[in-house]
Amino acid sequence: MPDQDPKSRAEKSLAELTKRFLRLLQESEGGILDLKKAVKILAVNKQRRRIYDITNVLEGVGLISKVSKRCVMWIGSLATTDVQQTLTRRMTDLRSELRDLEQKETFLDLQKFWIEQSIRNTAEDCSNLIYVNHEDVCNCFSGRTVLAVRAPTGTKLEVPIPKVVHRCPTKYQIYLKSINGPIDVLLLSKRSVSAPPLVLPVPPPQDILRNNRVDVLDDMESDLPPCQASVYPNPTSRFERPAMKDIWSSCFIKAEPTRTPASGCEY
Amino acid sequence: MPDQDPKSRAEKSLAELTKRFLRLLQESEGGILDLKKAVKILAVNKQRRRIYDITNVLEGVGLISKVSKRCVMWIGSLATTDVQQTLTRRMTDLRSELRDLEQKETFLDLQKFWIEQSIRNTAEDCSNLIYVNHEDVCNCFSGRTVLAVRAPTGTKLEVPIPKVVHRCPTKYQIYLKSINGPIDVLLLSKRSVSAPPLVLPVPPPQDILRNNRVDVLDDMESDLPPCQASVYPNPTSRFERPAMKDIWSSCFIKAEPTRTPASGCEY
DNA sequence: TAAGCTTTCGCGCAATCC
DNA sequence: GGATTGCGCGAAAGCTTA
Repeated sequence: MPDQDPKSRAEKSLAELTKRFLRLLQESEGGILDLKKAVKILAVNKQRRRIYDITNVLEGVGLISKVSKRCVMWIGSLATTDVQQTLTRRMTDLRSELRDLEQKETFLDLQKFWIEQSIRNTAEDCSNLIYVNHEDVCNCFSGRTVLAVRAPTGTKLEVPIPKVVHRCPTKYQIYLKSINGPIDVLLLSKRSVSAPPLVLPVPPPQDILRNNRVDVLDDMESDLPPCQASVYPNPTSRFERPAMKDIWSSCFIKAEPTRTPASGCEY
Repeated sequence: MPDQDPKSRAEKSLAELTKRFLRLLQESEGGILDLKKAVKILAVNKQRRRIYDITNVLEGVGLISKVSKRCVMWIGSLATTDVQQTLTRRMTDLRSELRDLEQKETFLDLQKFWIEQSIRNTAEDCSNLIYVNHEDVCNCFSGRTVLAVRAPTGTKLEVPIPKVVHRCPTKYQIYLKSINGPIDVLLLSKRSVSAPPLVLPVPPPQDILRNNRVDVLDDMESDLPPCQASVYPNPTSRFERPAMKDIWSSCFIKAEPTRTPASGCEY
C-alpha cells in the first residue's frame, strides 16, 4: 500500500530534519532552543522521537549542549554556516578589540591626567622660573641662523624674489623699513648657544663686523648686506643666562641657506 | 527478563556512540571511513542501525559527506575533536584574559609611578612644610587621650598590673622615674584639637588642675594620680598651629579607658 | 517514598533503495 | 539481496505530588 504522504522518503530524512532543526537553533534567542517548541514547529507528526536522535548526535560531536531539561544550546562557535561562522568570529574579534581599545583609552586618559597634573604642579611651583631664553629659541631652530626683530607697528618687511644667477646659489635678502621708530635686530647664533646673544649697534661698526661676521654668519651667504641693527643693551651680566623676555619678546625670523625658490623667509 | 548487559543506559547512548564514531573518523586515513568497518569496530551488537542515525545527522550539519556507498568523509575543516575544540576555546579565552591582565598590570604600574612621582614632587616642593603637629598626632589616636613624654636616657617607665577591684572598672597607672634630668609630659587633648596643647608645670598647681582636669581628662579614669609635668613654654602664638617638632619630638603614650587586662599602655 | 506523569531514547521491525 | 533508513514501541530516567 503506497504512502498517503506524497513526500518522498528523502524529504522526511533525518538529515533533512537535522538541517531544519539547525536552522531553528541558529535563529533562536541566544542559541538556546526549547525542544517542545522544536517538536511543535518541526515535526507536526510523531517525529518527536527523531529530535532526540538529532540532539544526541549533535551533543556527541559537541555542537550543542543540554542547558536544562528540554533545552539545548548551540555551542559550536565553529560550524554554523560557513558565512555565519566567519561573521560570528569576526564579531567576536571586533568585540575583543573594542574592549582592548577602550581599556587603552582609559589608560591614556589617566596618563594624560597625571601628566597634566604634573605640569600643573611644576608650573605652579616654578612659576618664577618659566620663561624662554635665547638658548631655548636657538634649540627650536637647530642648525639655523636666527634673527630676532623688534620694530614699531607699521614696519614693512620685504623679501624680494632673489635674482637667479647661473651657477651661483640663490641669495636671499631681507629689507625692513620703519618710519615710526628704530628697528631692533638681534642675531642669535647657534654657535654661541651657551653664550649671551651678540648685539650690534646700527649701523654696525666696521671693525666689529669684520671680527665677528665670519664667526656668526658663516652659515649664511657670505655677501649678504651688513646687518642693520640698533644697539640694544644686554640687561644681564655675561655669566647669567638672560631670559628672552628680559631682552625682548618679539617675532623671530629664521634665516637659512635654503634653496626654496620664492619666500626664503618664514615668520 | 533482565538485561544481561550490566551497562547502564547512558553507556549505550547515541551520544556516546557518536563520540566513538567521531574518534574513529578522526583517526581514519584521509578522514574517510568505511561504515562496514565502523560497524565491526564500534557496534559489536546489532548497533548497525545507530550508525545510520549518526551519519544522517552529521551529514545534516554538514560535518561529513557521503563519498560513496558505504563510505563517509569528514568535512568539518573546523570542528576537530570535541575535546580539542573545547581546549582550543579554553586556551583562546585564557590567552585573552592574560592579555587583559597584563594590560591592567601595566596600567597600574604606570599609575603607581605617577603617584609616586607626584608624591616625590610634592615632598620636594613642600619640604619646609612637612612636619607633624599636635593635631595630626591627636587624629592618629582619635577618641583617645594622648600623653607625650620626653625624658632623658635611663628614665624608667612602669605600668604596674592594676589591682582588680570587684565591681569597679580597672584603673591603670603610669610611673615615670628619671635620675638624669627632668621629665616632660605633654597632654594632647582630643577636645581641643584645634587649640594649642595644654602645658602644665610640675607639680601642677592645684587650681589649674581643678579647672582643667575634668575638661581634658574625663575620658580617663577620674582618679588617676595628678599629671606630673614640667613647665614647657609654648613657642608659638595662640593662633598658629604649632608643629610638633617645634615643641618636641619624643615618644607618645596612649592612655585609654580600655579593659585590656595586662598592659594598658602601648608605646 | 511510592504512585503517576513527562521526557528521553534504546531498539529493531519493516519499508525502501540500489 | 544487502544497504539504508523511517518509524514508533515501550522501558528507563526524571520530576511532581500526595
